[in-house]
Amino acid sequence: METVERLIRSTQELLWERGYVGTSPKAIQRAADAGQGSMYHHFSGKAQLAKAAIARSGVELRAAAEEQFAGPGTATERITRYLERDRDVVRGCRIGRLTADPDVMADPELRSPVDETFRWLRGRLAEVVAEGKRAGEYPATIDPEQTAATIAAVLQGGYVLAQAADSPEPFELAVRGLVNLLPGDAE
Amino acid sequence: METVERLIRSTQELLWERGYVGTSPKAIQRAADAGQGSMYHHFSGKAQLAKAAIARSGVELRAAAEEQFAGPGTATERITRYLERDRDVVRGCRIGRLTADPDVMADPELRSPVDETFRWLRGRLAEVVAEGKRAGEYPATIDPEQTAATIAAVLQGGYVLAQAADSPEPFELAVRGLVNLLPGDAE
DNA sequence: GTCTATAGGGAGATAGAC
DNA sequence: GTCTATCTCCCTATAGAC
Repeated sequence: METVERLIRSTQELLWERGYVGTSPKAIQRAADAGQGSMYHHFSGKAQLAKAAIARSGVELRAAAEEQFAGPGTATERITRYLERDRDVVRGCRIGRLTADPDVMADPELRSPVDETFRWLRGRLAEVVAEGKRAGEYPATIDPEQTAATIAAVLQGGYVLAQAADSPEPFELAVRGLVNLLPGDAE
Repeated sequence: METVERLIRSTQELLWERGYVGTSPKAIQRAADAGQGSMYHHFSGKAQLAKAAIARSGVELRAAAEEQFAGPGTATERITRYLERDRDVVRGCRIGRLTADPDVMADPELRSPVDETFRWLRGRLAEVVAEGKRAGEYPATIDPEQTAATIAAVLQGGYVLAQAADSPEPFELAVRGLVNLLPGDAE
């Protein structure tokens, strides 16, 4: 793999594990097996490298989610598949954790891929919910944008609870609780 | 206010804003208007001070939540009051944000107050839901522990989405979406 | 209790050789 | 493209005076 690619992927991993403030250029170089000069040749510094890594993670998150949204089945079935997808729960969300990083939130260049990713996710979930309404699966009292935000929040909050407990259990409880509240639940 | 108290409160604030990794002893001293020697006289170091601050925040979070849980009304009414309570949404959750801090999660002394706080919250919410079941407000298909995890997750996830958007809107959408899904919704 | 001095180490980046 | 040397500043803590 080329150096640039190794640098970006290593930064994605470190950002996931330790966040922006907790990740040093030196640590990135070590993980990417690249020298100081090499890193600064390809990127202007930590911020630009982080921007590339965050953008990449955002693209990957969308692609992974779209796999479930675009599949067959009712709205609840597709949402449930998304929620119950295999996840490395105790590692948390690569994008969501950046929300706790003040240096990321303060820099528009770093924040916008985070913002965009969640905007897309909520929008896409709202479409699925709206399809469920049109199909008569959900009553008219269901608001797509509200419900979409609720679903995305259960995921992100489930990660938080799981990390606090150092166990996937709270995440799984939260997801099952939500699925159980959704109209048209299969069980 | 005494020095010890100022140190703890300043640490609580900084931990909330910048997390553990992003908070330096020097910043704490500045915020608390205390000298280097003063801080190290009262605390062995950053970790011990953080422990006191996190424990304090946990106690405060419980007390604030209990105000809504112990109030009058049906389960959904009390849960809704808790969810819709006035919050500094875009600042996020003081406890939840620590979940993204690897140095906090790695140290049992720092992690346990975080873990304990969320365990208490889920347990307390489960009690309220169970009361709702006994009162006939919720059907037998509702699982108290699952539903409690869902409610706590919507809050924590709502904070994440709000911080990403730099607006309380996603939080409010997520909360309204959840309330709308709960049985016995007043509206 | 609080102050100042000091210290080893890492963060983040620049410069110029190869 | 990559390497090594160098630089400034801050992190976290210790030591000992007052």
